[in-house]
Amino acid sequence: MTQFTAEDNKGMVKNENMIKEKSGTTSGVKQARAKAAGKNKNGGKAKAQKKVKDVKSEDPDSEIDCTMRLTVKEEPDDADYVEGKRGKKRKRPKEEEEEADEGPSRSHKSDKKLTSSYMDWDIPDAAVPGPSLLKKNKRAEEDGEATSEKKRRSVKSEEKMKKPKREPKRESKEQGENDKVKKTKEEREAARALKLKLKEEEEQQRWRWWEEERYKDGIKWRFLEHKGPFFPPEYQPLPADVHFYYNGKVMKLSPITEETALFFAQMLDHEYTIKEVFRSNFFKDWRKEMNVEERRVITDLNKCNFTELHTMHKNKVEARKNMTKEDKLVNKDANQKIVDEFGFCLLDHHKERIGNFKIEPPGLFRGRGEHPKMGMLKKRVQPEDVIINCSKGSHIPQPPAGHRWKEVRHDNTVTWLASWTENVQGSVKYIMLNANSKLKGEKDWEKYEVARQLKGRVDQIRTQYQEDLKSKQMVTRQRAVALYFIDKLALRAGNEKEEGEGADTVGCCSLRVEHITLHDALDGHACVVEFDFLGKDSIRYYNKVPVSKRAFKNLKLFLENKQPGDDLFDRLSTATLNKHLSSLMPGLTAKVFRTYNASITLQQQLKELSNMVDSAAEKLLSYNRANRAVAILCNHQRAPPKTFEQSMANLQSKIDTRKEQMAQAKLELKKAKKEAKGSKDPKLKAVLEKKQKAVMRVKEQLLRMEVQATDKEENKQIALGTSKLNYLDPRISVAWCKNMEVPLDKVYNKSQRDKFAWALDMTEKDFEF
DNA sequence: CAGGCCACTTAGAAGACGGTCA
DNA sequence: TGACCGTCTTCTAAGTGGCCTG
Repeated sequence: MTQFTAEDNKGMVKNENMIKEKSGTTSGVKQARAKAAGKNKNGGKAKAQKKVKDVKSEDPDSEIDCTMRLTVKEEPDDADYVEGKRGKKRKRPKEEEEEADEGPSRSHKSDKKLTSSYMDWDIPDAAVPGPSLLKKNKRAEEDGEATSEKKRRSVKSEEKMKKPKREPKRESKEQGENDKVKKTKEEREAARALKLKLKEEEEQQRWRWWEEERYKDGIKWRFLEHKGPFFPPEYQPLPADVHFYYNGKVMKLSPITEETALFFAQMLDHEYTIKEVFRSNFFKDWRKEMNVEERRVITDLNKCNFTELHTMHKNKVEARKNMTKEDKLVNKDANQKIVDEFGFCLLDHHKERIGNFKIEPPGLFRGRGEHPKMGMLKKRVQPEDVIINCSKGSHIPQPPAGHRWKEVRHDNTVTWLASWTENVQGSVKYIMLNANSKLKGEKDWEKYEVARQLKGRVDQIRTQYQEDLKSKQMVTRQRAVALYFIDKLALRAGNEKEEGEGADTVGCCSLRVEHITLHDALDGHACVVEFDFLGKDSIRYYNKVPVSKRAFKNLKLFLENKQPGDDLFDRLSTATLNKHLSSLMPGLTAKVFRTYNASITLQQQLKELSNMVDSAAEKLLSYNRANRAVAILCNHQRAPPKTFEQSMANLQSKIDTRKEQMAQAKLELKKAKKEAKGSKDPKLKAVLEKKQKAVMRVKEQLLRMEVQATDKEENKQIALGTSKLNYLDPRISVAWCKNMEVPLDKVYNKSQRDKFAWALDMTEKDFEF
């Protein structure tokens, strides 16, 4: 009952009224609304959202694969304690203890040795993963007689671990250099073969964690070792010829004041810096960094002249862009070294990539939307702020020279390797593993399994909340309507937010009276609810939805005697809603509906839109359209690319050229036909064939381009990535690719394939979500 | 049971990369 | 050969939801 069809969605996109705009374009409306409302508890805040230029770290991380050394040592006393939540120690339960100790003691140090230039991984026995892998590995070591394919692979990968691993990226880079010198056919062939081989090797090295037993009792790992986070470089004071001016006069600033000034100067091109909130937040925080003298002198931001700092920054950016190839290579290598050293950890016997191993550099805070804290100084994080989490028996990461960590703990009920508290919002930041890791993958898989469970129960749940719309209890009716919205419209739960802490955004449970308008009749529909609010990231949600009479009546009731700033669901919170949901099905929360509806929509749309007889391009268009239907449902928007109009025009002109070519080719074909007719000259026949082929080729090209143009146009303001990465069960896509005979890499790029390795491996043609 | 803390997922923008075409 | 442009990767903000505490 609640699914959007492709027609619905296309309609939504096409119908101007229904287009969900970026908040920035609607600030006027929202302001007017808030003003008219008079009593908005957030006081008529402007809601414009501007795009932000970031002062970001320049280090490009690339995908790497470095070698490592495994040295299996004597059994250490790794985990006598599991440090519980909030860092409080708790004695590990008996059974865990037993499990941890279950690993067989191994002593063949030498044959486990891998080499690494940057990391010497020592894996004590406690590092040995769960029982199932243990058994598998042990068997592989002992008898090597594994028979099944899976066992074979397991043994093979064990063998592979012993060899130093090559670095695919480097390899191909070198290859690339050679190619430039002289690229013969054989060389290219060799390169391709090498690539294939590497791919195969990589596949064999992959940790097939999905074939292993899971840990119980919230245990996330048995062994964790890493090098700690990577800290951004220290501040380099300005060169002598770059000056800051106050009130027209040169002023030499102390290092920290200067650094903070530079943060501001770097952003001068940005609209942010003319916003009053941003400026005043910045100035307030900047003054806190100043020494007494500076604070005495610098009292007005408007008298500050950052021009030279700004210019210096721009020059630097330009210079970086114009670096020579050699310099770029040197840079790249340096970055690669950092990734090699800090970018990986060892988790239960396996090398895993870390997602964000770099400490966030200092800068000015940029919230999204009308964030009250924009412009505040995000301070430099010191090692003394950082908590390290790793195994007791591991090499504890060394803090930078002259520093110490805030704390080193050994909590294997969490997945983070390091954390610190950020000063602007006071929230904790974590260093965690990459999406392709076991820890993330297992959770992801679990998420989709819960959503699939919902599939079996959703009819019953829907029936119930329809019933609940009639309940005598206000709480129940509110819960039912909220659930109806969450299910039908894929709204987020809408946790309560602290006022003034962030931009004024809402989700379902936190909707306010001002966010909906009821229409008894609109556009030929009865009982239409018009939604207009800012959701996560201050993205506007605008939609007009016909709802059931009963829901409509309830909404009217909820609005009675309320003012615009009041909560629509005043008796409801996400906690009570989720409590109710988990009583209906274990693991069920509001968010599961989003996952479920997204995935089921994809599956239905794919069924509906794709045909086996279509061309590859058409199949892909269908896939993208199905993906798009989901993105629209979930309101995943993006700013239209800056180059959109231009590239669209380019594509159109290409299409026009092809059309001309097509006409020409057809003409020539006609001529060739004429000439070949009645003649037995094989030459003429060959010409005819050639012309026929030419027409076919141009026709195909034209079709491909036209399809591409359609896809592009439809995708102008819609972001497909978020749903693909977070909401769509990858097994649906894998099965579709298999059924449609579409290569998987048309749908998932390399890192997506890595992330979804579990799904790629286990999905058969007949998979049903 | 509210409120805060904590851990983890979800999100769009910006920046880096790399293939293509004139 | 280098500009252009689309794609991929990185970055980090902003959500969700569980658990603990008082």
